[in-house]
Amino acid sequence: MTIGIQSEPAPIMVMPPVFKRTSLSTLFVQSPEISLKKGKVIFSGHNGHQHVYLVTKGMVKLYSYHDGKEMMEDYFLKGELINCHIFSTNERTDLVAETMSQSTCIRKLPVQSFRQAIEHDPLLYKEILTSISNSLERTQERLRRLTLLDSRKRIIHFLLSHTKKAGRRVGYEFVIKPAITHKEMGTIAGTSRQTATTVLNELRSKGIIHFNRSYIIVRNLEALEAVAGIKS
DNA sequence: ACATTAACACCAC
DNA sequence: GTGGTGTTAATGT
Repeated sequence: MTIGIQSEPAPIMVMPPVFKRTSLSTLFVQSPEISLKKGKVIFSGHNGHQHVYLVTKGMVKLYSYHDGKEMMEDYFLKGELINCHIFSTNERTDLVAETMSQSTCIRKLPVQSFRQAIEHDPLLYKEILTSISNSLERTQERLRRLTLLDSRKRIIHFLLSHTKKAGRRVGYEFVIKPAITHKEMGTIAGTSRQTATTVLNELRSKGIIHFNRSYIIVRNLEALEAVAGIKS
C-alpha cells in the first residue's frame, strides 16, 4: 500500500511556520498609554517592583536620595525599559522614577506578565538584554566622565553623546527634542545648574548650539566634538 | 584652579 | 505665581 506523492495531502499553508515578531512595543500595546506632566513620580520605594515600564514619549529619570541630595542613577528615553532588575535578587527600595520632560508617556505591565512573556519569546529576551546593556553602558559612560573630566567637559560630552543618540538630523543640524533643562543636564553630568547654564551659553555664543525652552539645536557637531576634545 | 552656593533679576507659560 | 534662565559675588576644597 504505497501512497503516491500526488495522493499525499497538501501541506496546510494557513499559518506559516514563522514566529510572530514579538517586540517590546507589541508586548506593551495592550497596556494603555499613560500621559504625565513633568515632575510626576511614576514609582518610589517598594512600589517600584510591581511593574515594568516602557517609555513611549519623553524622558524619565531614576534617582535616589543621599542626605537630601538627588543622585541620578539612570535616565530613559523613548523606547527604553525601566525595571530590568526583575532578573536580580537584591531589589533596591530606595529608587524613585520621575518624568523629566514636559509631556511624557509610559505604558506599564505587571512583572509577572513580563516574566511570562520572556519565557516563550527569544526575540523579546534579546531586546531585554539590549535594554539592560544600554543602561549599563550609559551608566559606565557617566562614571567615566565623572572620573576623568571637569564639569564643563562633562556637560559637553553628555550633549555630544545625547545628540548622537537622540538628535534628529535636519540638514546639517541636529534637533534635540524634548528639551532638557539646564538643571537636568547638571544632574546628569554631576554638576550644578549654574555651571550647565554657563557652558551652554558659551557654546551658544560660539555658534555651536542654539536653544530655548522647548528644544536644543546642535548647529555644528564637528565643532562640538572639537571642544569636547575628542578630535584634535 | 575649579566648582558650588546663594542671591537676585528677568522672562515665559 | 511657578519654574527656567542669566549672571555674579562670596565661599569651599
